[in-house]
Amino acid sequence: MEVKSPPKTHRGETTRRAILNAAEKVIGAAGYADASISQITRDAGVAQGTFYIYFNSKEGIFRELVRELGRRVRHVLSAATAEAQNRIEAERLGLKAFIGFVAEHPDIYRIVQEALFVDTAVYRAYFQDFAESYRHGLAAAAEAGEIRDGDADVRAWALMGIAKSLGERYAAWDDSRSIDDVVDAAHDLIVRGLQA
Amino acid sequence: MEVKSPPKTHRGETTRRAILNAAEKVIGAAGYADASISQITRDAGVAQGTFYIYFNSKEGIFRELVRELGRRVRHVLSAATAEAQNRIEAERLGLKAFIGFVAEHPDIYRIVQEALFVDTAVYRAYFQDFAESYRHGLAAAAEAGEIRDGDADVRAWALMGIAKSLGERYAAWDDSRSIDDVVDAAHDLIVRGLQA
DNA sequence: GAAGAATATGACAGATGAGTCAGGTTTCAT
DNA sequence: ATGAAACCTGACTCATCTGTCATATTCTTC
Repeated sequence: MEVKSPPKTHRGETTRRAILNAAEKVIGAAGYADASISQITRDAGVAQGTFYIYFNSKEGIFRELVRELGRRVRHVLSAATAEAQNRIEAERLGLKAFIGFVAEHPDIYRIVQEALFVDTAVYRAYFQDFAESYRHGLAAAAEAGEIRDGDADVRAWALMGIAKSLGERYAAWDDSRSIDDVVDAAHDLIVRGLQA
Repeated sequence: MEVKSPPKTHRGETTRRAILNAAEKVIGAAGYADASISQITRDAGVAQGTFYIYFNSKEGIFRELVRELGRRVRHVLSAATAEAQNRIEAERLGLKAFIGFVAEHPDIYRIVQEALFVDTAVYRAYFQDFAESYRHGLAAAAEAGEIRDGDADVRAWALMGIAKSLGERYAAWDDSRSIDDVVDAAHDLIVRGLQA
């Protein structure tokens, strides 16, 4: 049974969700290694054995969690950049939305980072998905003359690196500086870096 | 005994080094969680008990390892940028040296990343050290008019983020692209981003 | 309301691996 | 050469925690 079949009833669906939410909370707080299935099931209000009705293993639920978090972050970013009039504006809105998201969910960034050690493939898929859509956006903007020509792939990874680093430093780690200030300073660098 | 006293004899020094080297190799390859003390001591050619003569715990040796790697990377970077005539050139040389280092020691970058989960304080200290000296360099360059004014702190973290991300993507993961190409593309972004 | 499917329980088997310790060997100063 | 300090050994203890399973409960359908 490589993958558990999904719950067949509403009750099952609810239980599965409760376990997944508890896992996010417990793993986010304690880290993957120190989080135990019994903590997760206790937090979810079910017995230990119930866990294995919905997930194959600790690794299995972790993978699921990372994929779900990816979906959530992508959703936030696409919502935030939807209204942008051009790439330069999209960069600002995206960066701000990303750092804001990390500030509100500092644990999520840790979970994704930890995926590098729990399941490298899932970790890579997470960032490759972002990179791919980022690359598309940059290539289209260069095509449209909004930014100057350049290597869209390297740019995408570089800009992702900026967002990750600033999110880690100014949101997850120490939020004493105003996010707007940080975004302004970084955006200045990015705009000049990309501008035609 | 918070910290083990250092070896008193040449023999002890040699054994301690052997264990530390083995730890780098084993933890780098298997990751912290899956690396066992017995693997490390086997690789070092000593008995399990010997490990605890020189280190207090698995966490203890890991901390030591991260600090040592930090020293090594700083050394490589300061050597690489020593000859730079200006900040812009230093950026290129530093970025190239960093990505080159990751390409040659892909495991090292993993070990440092994993420190976030094993000992957050050591992880932060590692990056704060870099950020601090980076910030100084940028502030001095702005002062000297080599680059335009801007927030040196945010810039330092942003540029570190670029280096980390590109090192991870183009050196640790997949080194099929020429490092020089990647550095060129990123440097273009950085130069324009910083230029007066 | 009865049968069968789905969901839930929690005690327990099994495996793992960090850290200890009592006793042996090597080094080195005198 | 000798004694004390330093170093080394590896079997063992002990705590931990994942994943299983026999049994019990709840839901759904007719």
